Amino acid sequence: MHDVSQRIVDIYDELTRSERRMADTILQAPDLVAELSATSLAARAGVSKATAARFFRRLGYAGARVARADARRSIDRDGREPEWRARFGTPRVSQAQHLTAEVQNLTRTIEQIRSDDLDSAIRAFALAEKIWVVGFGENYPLAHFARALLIRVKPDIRMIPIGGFSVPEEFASIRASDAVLALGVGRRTKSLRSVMASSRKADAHVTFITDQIAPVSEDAASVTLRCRTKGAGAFDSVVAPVSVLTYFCSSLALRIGEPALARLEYISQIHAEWAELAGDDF
Amino acid sequence: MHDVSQRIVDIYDELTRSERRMADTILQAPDLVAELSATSLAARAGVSKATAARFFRRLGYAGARVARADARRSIDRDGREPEWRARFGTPRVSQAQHLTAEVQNLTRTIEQIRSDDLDSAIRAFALAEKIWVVGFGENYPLAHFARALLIRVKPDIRMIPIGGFSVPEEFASIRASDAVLALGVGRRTKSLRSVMASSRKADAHVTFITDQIAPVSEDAASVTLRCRTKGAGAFDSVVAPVSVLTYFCSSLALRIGEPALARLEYISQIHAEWAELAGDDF
DNA sequence: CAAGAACGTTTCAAATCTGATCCTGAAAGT
DNA sequence: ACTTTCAGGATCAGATTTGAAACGTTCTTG
Repeated sequence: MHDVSQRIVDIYDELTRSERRMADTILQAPDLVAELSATSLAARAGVSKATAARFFRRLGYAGARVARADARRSIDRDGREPEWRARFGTPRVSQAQHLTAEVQNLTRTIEQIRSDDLDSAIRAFALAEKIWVVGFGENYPLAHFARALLIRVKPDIRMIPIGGFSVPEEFASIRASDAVLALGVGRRTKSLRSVMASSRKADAHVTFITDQIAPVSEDAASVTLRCRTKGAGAFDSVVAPVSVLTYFCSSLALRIGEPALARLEYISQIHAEWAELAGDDF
Repeated sequence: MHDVSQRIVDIYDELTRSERRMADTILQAPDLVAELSATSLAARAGVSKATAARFFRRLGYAGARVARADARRSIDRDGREPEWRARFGTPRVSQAQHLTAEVQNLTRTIEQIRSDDLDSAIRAFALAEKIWVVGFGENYPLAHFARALLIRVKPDIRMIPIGGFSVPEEFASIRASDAVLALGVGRRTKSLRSVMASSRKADAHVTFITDQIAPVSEDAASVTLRCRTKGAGAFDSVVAPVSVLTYFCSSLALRIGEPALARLEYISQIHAEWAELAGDDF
């Protein structure tokens, strides 16, 4: 069966308020389930231990002990369970099912984002001298997308990694006046962690976009935006991350105001001029 | 004060389960608040009328009537569409507005896609020898994303354009047994049209993903999938295209079946092996 | 205007949720 | 062996939630 975080996400909609408090604190740091007692988890979530006990039974475990044992096992084989394996059992996903899942992802994600988190991130990005967009592996397309939006609003957006250049050399020029957009949806790599750590060490602002399952290393990021990515089909969905990025960049543009507007118009004008020429692939 | 959706988002965490059911159904179609009665909204959400009444009072309205009146006013105000220039006047697009817009995009898009269109595209892609993913300019991130999904399912996925290579030379090897995924959301370039034309001339299957505004060049593509991309903020939304791509690739994976599964597991295995080494940026 | 329908509101009892308290058992210390 | 301690489980009473039904109100229709 699934691991603890997965079980929580599965039945999240059905949880009561106190149970949701439990669920949230656990999703923030799933590893704690293995370390802490159910009692202290309850304290952490601000609910009674009775609720905690019930909660674990609600997740389908025989009791809190069993849950903890399972959590430990999940951590041991940290190599993640291939969930898509199970999804191949189902014959087909209907368009309706897909739509429902996506809407849920969006709704849950955006509802749960704290606007003051977003505000502080936007402030940092608006003032930043340079912006670094970081996305390894499967996050690379997301990074590309984010950069495409940001470059319309601010002039100096750099991508990591980029075209075979060595990361540390590129990254050496990061300053405290910079802001970093770190993308860690799905498989998170050591390089991402390294870049984020270096960024913090350089006192740069770090906004981290990730999924609900990711453990939160307290001060790894200045702001963490969690997205729900449960897909109905064979793959997880990045719709929520994409949407959050869009909203973020859009808000950033509005926040910056006139300079961003001027920039957008300038770009539009260049497009118009070039359109008269033969090649227009840009 | 805020509009209905905004109020819901504001207190979402505090809602009880039934109230959340109400909240979810409303957030998925906020316009209905103005049209439908509180009673039918309750029915739609699967809760009692009493709950619906309480819910609106919970949102800060004097009663359901008042809420409905407010919803009507919100829609009237929303009627005139702000151009992206005008959007800079507004203080900020609320999370609720953004969410509403995104959900609308998704719903409209996916509902409207004909499943036999999709099926024929999937069939072509399943049988294709090589697959070409084409995305110029702002569609490049989308192309990257599509390729990332497809490469998990089939072995020979090629991207156009790629890293400074000349397009015609690369594209010369297209065959009738190939399939092309053409991405034309937003600004469409001449190069895209050229590539699509060449593809058709080579008798390859062409699936074209674009937005609603695109002109319908009848036989430019074998299958055309239209996405709604109207954004609430400064930028258009690619959530719908991303979602369609995800659904398409997911269905493709399920359609291919065992070989795709084997491939996915092989990839997962390689990931696991490499994870033990230092650098894991792939 | 009267009758009726649809709707929203209120009431109330049942269902559910939740925390305080108590109980059991295991582990560690004496 | 006895005590202590701590975690989990069970119980129960109080609080909250919830739907059914009764009750007004508004609107339509004849």
